[in-house]
Amino acid sequence: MNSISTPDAETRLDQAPAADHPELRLWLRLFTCSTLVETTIRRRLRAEFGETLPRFDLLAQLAKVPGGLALSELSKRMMVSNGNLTALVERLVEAGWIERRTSATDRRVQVARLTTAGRAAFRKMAAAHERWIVEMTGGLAPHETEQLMELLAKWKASARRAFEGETAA
Amino acid sequence: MNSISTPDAETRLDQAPAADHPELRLWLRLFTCSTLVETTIRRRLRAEFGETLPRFDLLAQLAKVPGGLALSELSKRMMVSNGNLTALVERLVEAGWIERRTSATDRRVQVARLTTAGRAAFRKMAAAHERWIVEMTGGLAPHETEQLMELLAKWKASARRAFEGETAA
DNA sequence: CTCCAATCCTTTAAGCTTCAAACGTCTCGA
DNA sequence: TCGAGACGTTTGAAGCTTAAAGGATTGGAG
Repeated sequence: MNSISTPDAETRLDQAPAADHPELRLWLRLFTCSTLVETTIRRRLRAEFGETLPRFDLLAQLAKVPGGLALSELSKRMMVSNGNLTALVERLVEAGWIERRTSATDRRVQVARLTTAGRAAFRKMAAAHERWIVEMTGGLAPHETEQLMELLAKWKASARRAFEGETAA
Repeated sequence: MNSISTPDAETRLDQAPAADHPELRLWLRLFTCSTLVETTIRRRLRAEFGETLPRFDLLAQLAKVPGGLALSELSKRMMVSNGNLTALVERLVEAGWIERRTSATDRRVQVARLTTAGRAAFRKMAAAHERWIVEMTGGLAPHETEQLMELLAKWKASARRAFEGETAA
């Protein structure tokens, strides 16, 4: 099999002299959570549906917008680069799950939209996906979830400032 | 340039009917934070040091263990697959930043260790890296950081259960 | 001692990802 | 109206990532 085994990114710091900033430890912990959840979802998507996470993510975006989305809009929402989408969309078109058309009003724009088959396939995966997420968040009480939402909102704002300062420059 | 621009994964749900579980929203928010921080670090590492995040991560692991680490141990700590390491290590050896030797006691085992040059290079990057992290966590008060650490610890435990249930099966 | 399962690593194929450069299209002001 | 710049997408090169299969080595059960 040779997949990832018993990972623990925080081992890095937990065993370090602990001279590190609390912020660094916090980031490491967030990163561990994110990787753990993401890897699990990735594996289950593959095992149960033969799908990859990027493909699922793309379908999820389109599922919310019946009329479809321009590729650039899609790349913003998915937080991936434009160049990335070209091949991803290509493969999903081949699979028959989305269709791609040139916009009628702007010939630069490519609009991607779910097909009926794609919508059906997505619905099944989405239900499983939601169960998995709930399962992995099971250890948290509702008020803790609430608290986390707020704290992460602050962090997000702070991180976004740094992020955007980049693109602006 | 064509890089990621003004991303927002949560756009997905913020504009959705909000019929989704709170857990799903929480996961999306965590994922957004993680991506924002990670992408920023990745870009700055590239811009200021011509480095990639996986390479930095590998150096960081080795920097904590003077004697070096077996590749399998390294892959556990970095939470990546074994096959991944082979090429990564290869490139870092070429760069002269690490060295790889066969273990004296077990000829299956390859031990990777920082060179002097590697250690020096890493130190410079690590200092910058820590500054960046502190910058991006700047919006949080110390007691909020503390709170986040605890809540994320719970989540982590819960996610790890799901994750390990997988590998065990 | 002999074999066989477990362990460590590498290889391969397929796919994802980025950045940077190039191409076609559009918009707006001179 | 025509040209400059902005915009949307694609292409290309390099690297990362996984899962799966294969080779080498080890250590333990008979």
